Parts: sequence; C-alpha cells; structure tokens
Amino acid sequence: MIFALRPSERSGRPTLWIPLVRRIREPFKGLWALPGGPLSHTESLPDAALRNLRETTGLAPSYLEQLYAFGGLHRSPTQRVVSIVYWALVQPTEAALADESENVKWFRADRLGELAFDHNAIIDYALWRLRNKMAYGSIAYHLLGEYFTLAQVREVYEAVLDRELDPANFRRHVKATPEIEETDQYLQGGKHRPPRLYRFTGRPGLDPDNRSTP
Amino acid sequence: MIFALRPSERSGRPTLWIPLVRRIREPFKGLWALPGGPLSHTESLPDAALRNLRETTGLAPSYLEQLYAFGGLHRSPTQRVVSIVYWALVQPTEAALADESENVKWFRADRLGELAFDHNAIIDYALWRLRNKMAYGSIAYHLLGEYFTLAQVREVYEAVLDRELDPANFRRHVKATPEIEETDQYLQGGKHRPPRLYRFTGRPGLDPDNRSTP
DNA sequence: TTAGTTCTAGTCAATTTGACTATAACTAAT
DNA sequence: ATTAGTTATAGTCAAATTGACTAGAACTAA
Repeated sequence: MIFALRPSERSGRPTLWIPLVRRIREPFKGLWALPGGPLSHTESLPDAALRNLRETTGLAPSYLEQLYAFGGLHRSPTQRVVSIVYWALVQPTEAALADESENVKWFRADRLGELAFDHNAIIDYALWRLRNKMAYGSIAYHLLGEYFTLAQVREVYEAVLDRELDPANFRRHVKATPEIEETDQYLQGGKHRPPRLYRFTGRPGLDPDNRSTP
Repeated sequence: MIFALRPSERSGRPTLWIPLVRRIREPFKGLWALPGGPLSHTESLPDAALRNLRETTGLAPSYLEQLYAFGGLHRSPTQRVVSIVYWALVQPTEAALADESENVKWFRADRLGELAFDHNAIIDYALWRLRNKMAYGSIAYHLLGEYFTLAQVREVYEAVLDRELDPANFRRHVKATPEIEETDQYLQGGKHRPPRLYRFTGRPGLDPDNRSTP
C-alpha cells in the first residue's frame, strides 16, 4: 500500500492519498482494493512488492518497508490467503506520474468507502504505524521532495497527525535534528517572506531491516 | 522465538535466555535452530506459532507478537522458504516447566554460537526490537510473574538494556505509569528491608494487532 | 545492640517542552 | 512610495521532565 501527499480539493493543503485498484473479478468484483499480487519463487519480498507496485500503478517509491503479515483464515471467501503487506511513501513528483485510469484511482486516506477483503483494516493499521513513526523517527521527509521548507514539513505532520502545531516550536524541534541540513537557497514566488530551503541527509530507506527508528 | 528470564550462572542476576532445538536432519544437521514448523491451511498465524511452541518446548507464552516475515531467496540451501516469525515472552514460572532434552536446550541470548539458516540475524533483530519496546512501552512485565518488586523490574531493564539504572529515578518512572498497581503485600524472606509488591494491570498481549506501544 | 544493605522519599540543577512575543522580510493594495 | 497583511524567524519565560544525589526507614545478620 502506498501513501503520497496531494493537495486537498478544498483547502489546497497537503493531505494523505492512497492509490487503489478496482477488482475486475470475483470475489469483491467492482470494489476497490489495495494493489497486490503473488510472490514468485525467484524474487525477494521487497522485490515482489516493488514489481507489483510498478505493474499496477507505475510508481517508484522512495521508501518501502514491511508492514505486517496478515493470515486470518477468512480474509478471502474463496481460499486461504496469507498477505505480507509492504507500505511505501512516494514523493509528490513521483506520485504525479502515476498511471490513473478507470481501474486505478487515488483516494483520500481519511475518506475511503468499503474496500475488498480486509483492506480497510490493513489501511487503518498502516495509518496508525505512519503516525507512530512520524512522532519519533524522521520518516516524514520521504513524503517530500529533495528540498523543502520548514513550513512544508510542518504541514506534513499536521496532515498525518491531524492537529495543528506551533510553527515556532516545530521549527526548533526540526532544527535540532542532525539529519536536516540548511541550504542557502530560498523558495521564491510565494506571497510573503521567502522561506529558507532545507534538505534531508538521512539514509534513503527502501530496506526492510531498517533499524533506525522504533 | 522465545525470550525468558533466568538467573545467570555466575551472578545469579536475571538474564535473557532463548530455547533452541537441534537440527536432526539436513540442512544444517546438528546445529541449533529456532523452533518452527509449517503453517496448516486451517490455523491462523498466531495459532500456528503457539502450536509449534507447545509441540517442541511445551511452553505457553504470556505474550506473543509477530516479529517479521523473512523471505530472502537463499535462507535455506535446498528450497525457497518464507518464515513469518513470531516472538514470545514467557514468565519465569512457565519457563521452568519447559521440556529440556538432548535436542532442546536454553541458551543465553548474548552467548549464542553459529545457528542454522539465518537464525542469528533473526535473533539479533528480535533483541533490537525487544530493547526498543522496553524503552517505550510496558512490555517488560510479561517477563515477570503476576507480582513483582520494583527492583525486579529494574533488573529486567538492566538485563535487556545492558546498563545500570538509578534505583530512585527508575522507581519514580515506574510509579508514574498508570498500569502499575501498588499492592499491600511485601516480599518476605529477603536479607534486607522487605520491598513492596506491585502488579501489572495492562492488557495481556497475545495479539498480533496490538497497537498500544510503538 | 550494631553494622550492613536495600527500600523509599525527597531535593536540586539541567534539560526539554509548550505558550507566547517580537522583529524581519516579503507581496499586494492604496 | 507608503502602508497593510502575512509568513518566517528568533527569542523569552514558566511548566514539566530528567539525571545526579542525599537521607531516613526497615529489615537481617553478626
């Protein structure tokens, strides 16, 4: 499953979006579902996740991590299925390149209808984990591009945690993390004082055994 | 994989131990390995983990949680194997009931030799996760019995985190967590002032979707 | 009765956090 | 050109938390 930031239709502020694919066969024909597919004997788990992602949506995530293995007996009405779910974060520029079609669409993460299988529960769990990781580690930067302003980082936190944060205190907090590097560039073209651009110098992610954050 | 506290041979202080089983067939015949086995079509993932645990060691854990799904292509030299690993914590009284034999033995977690498959890496990851969970959540209590003293809790933390903690400050920290309940019992029979007994009132664990701690 | 040890409650300074104020730097309207 | 409006940024201050430490309470063993 994939998270990306997209501007909300109304406020224009960034919100979390998820691409889903429509089921074209039973069970749950016609309902929306998470992209996925079988694991071949010759590919690793993250490779299979990346391949499925590419084949269905054309996306190339900047962050990929194992979420959880779901193996309940009645996840599918027709057969026993064990799904090892990965979750990915994609940057806005990449997300814009995604193939959208009749059967592949983006949805706001907080406004999903009833999905196929247990996919609502899986997304709930992923959202919980995303919020948790945000509170501690430095995962938010994988939702942003290479350069960003501190206000943009704050908007990401506000979108995911769903509450407002004090700009001054948030700035102090971010500036205290060593992985954030100040550049001498400024974002021009805004309506007000141009903010300084920063960049994230942490590791790229894309690794299941990624042990830097709880 | 299972963690339990056992007194160290020398100091007698509690340390982390892990039960392993000896491989009786190829590959890795003769080496020690984590207990495990196949998943049947009619049991859930945690059920399968509990059954395997019971069959090989006779243990009934007080805490069970999914660790990670390992699916590298060359984990076994003979075939492609995907292992969905669970980890368990057992209380000392339960651990003492474990079946030990020629082919099932307890080992100190920090003194393991070379194990079969990628099991050393799996244990390293589990240890990392255990330390991480200890630092935040209230997982340590599943390694203890129903009643415990604050010094015992501290010893668990010291054993797992491998550093000494100030008794007074640790006490203040533990007493501030609402899940710890003070009883009006005292542990008698010690050599010094009898410490008060406490109990843990949090949820029992034993659930894969256990979302209370990061 | 005394020495030794742990249990327990507390102090105090250093650090972190949350709420807030003030100035800087830009755009858009007058 | 000036002013109003808005965001960016730096800083203050009190409250809360943390780490290092002191001291009395309560028991056992000599």
